[in-house]
Amino acid sequence: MKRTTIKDLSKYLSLSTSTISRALLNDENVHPDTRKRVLEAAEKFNYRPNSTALNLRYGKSKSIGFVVPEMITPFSAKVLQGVQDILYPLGYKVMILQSDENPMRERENLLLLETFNVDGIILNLCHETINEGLYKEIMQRGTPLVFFDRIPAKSLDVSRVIVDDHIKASLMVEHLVSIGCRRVAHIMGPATVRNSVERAKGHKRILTKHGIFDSELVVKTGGTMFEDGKMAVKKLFDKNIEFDGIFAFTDTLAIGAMNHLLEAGVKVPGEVAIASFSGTELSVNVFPQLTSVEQPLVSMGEAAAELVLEKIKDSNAESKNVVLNAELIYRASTLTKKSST
Amino acid sequence: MKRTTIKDLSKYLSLSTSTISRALLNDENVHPDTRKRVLEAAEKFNYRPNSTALNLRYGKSKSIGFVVPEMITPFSAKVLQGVQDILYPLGYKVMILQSDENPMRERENLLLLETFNVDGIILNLCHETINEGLYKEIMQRGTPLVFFDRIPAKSLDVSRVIVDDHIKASLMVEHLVSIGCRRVAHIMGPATVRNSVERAKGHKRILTKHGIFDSELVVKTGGTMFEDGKMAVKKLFDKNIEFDGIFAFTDTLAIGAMNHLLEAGVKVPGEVAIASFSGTELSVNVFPQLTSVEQPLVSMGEAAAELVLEKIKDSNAESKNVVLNAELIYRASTLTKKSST
DNA sequence: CCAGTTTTTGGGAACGTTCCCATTGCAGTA
DNA sequence: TACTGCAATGGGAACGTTCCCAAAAACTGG
Repeated sequence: MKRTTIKDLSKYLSLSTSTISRALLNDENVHPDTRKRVLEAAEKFNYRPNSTALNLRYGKSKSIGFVVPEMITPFSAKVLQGVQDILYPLGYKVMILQSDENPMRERENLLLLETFNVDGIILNLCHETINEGLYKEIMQRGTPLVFFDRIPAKSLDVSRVIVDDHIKASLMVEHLVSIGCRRVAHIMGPATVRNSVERAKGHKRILTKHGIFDSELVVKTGGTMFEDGKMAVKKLFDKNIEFDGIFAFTDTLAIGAMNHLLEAGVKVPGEVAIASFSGTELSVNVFPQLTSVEQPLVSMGEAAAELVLEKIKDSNAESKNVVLNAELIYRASTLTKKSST
Repeated sequence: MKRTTIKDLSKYLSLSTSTISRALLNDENVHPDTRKRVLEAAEKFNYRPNSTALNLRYGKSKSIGFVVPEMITPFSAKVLQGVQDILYPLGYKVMILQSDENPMRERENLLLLETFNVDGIILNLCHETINEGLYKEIMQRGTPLVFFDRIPAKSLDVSRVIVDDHIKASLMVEHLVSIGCRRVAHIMGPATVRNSVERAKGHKRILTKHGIFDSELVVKTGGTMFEDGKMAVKKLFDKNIEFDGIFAFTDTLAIGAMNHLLEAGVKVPGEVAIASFSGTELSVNVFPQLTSVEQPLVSMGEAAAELVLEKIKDSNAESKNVVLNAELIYRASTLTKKSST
């Protein structure tokens, strides 16, 4: 069941392929009657252009890669939605790869995308430094890279999309303090990404400001899955570290932590208030609902897509840093907390 | 920064493109020394074959489409993982499209994939009948379709991957009854997909067997998101329908329902036990953890990928129905329920 | 040393497009 | 009538491969 090609139409209509092509592309150097005949024949035989041939002709693959640490939580899915909203209407394919928070896997993914000839790559990295050399190489070979959420060091000349982690984290911790928390633990993300560090800084800064910072309150985690949140609380329990608030790197960590607290019979927010960064439906689909910094994830994807398109169009386009606004939304997990010490 | 092509190598080594190609493909009709020279040059100039050209040559796009109702919950993400595990190593690209539970959107997605020339499509449909004609057309035009989870009517000759919904649903409802539930509500999925109907049948059959079926216990929903689960419980409350157990179509519905119950101060599982179908991390990352039918989602994806590969290799390969086993896992949401009437 | 065989290499079409550069046909003008 | 100018069409290269077929080179053995 071979698909109809321009050649088929050319034979059928006794016209050259050039004319067919022109008619199909609405080139004006074609007699209206001819165009009509061509279009009718195309319709009749259900002609659709062969995108592979076009890609070869134009030297593009019309596809872009999307590399994320994981797709299990809705985070990447929401960003992806934004990316697709922009790219699909333009005829781009989007290829998704998961790195499982493993820099080696990320490396493989990037190389795979290169062999697939993608026109650009949108990337949420899983380790700030390990693959930096590779990013450079790939860009030198001509494939633009755009980062979102977790971005590489400033030294790398790439476009980035982020929210202001430090400020939003500060505001959130301030909120926890304002409702009466005096021992706000921080469940930190992987220390190998800038985000984690920024948010942790916010936490430290605010608590220090209030004279209530204690380094024991900062718990390091291996990843950002529910499990890691659970483990973090376990650690606090094991070390007998008191806490009446938790500020978590992500909603997944927060939820993992919260569930473990609830299982242990700890009241949330009565005994421990919880807040985190989010932007996904997770924050409202738990009980109690999570107070969080709502990142505009769809917009983040849209912005990243726009940036990569710019770079594809003009490989010398200058890199941009887009900082999106994120809103603090207060929900049940930080409500009805004792409002005085 | 043009990429090195075979022609470049051909010029550099004063060899014909044929010989270069042969050397690169490890064809044995090439002098070992020549091969060595070629490989070295290829290495030196970092030659990598142009996949677009290959695709054109071979008349394939080496890509397959993956169409799902949504990607917000981990369900599709897990299946996708299985799909990718099989397809990426073979050099296939996977293109993901979300239909938002909207048959029209699904239609557009399928047509888009066709224009992208995918070699095959793996599909989780969102309405059993509306697009059936389109499925047929697409297959007639030469693109194989493989369904998983939500499958079309038996009359359509396609490969399918599912679990035995009716049996597993029955077993789960039986479990709820066995722990003492007498009024087991069912939060049904969209009535337009076979799955929903099958699971609802299981629910009805078991309750009828025990003489405790009441059609009022069956709540219809518009979708399968958290919200829909919430709405379902609201409906039961509004209509003043008593219930001491819930069997939900999916974990998302169950969690939405559970959260609403908890917000209303209802004890889970003390006053209402909850169970559902799952297979994702959601079932263990809520409090209390959810008893559920754990579907082997990764395997489901792998199976679907294998099936589509079969069809790609041989367009006349006969269709297969793969039924995967799913395990019932009992967790806190159905524990410590009164064990006698 | 030559005919015959085998190994190694080269030429060029093909995949489906687009687009540059002719070529054709015809109307209008000198 | 002969020429110019323009509209409409056709020819064919190019994108980067593979692979069929032929040609050349390198071996055989008598």
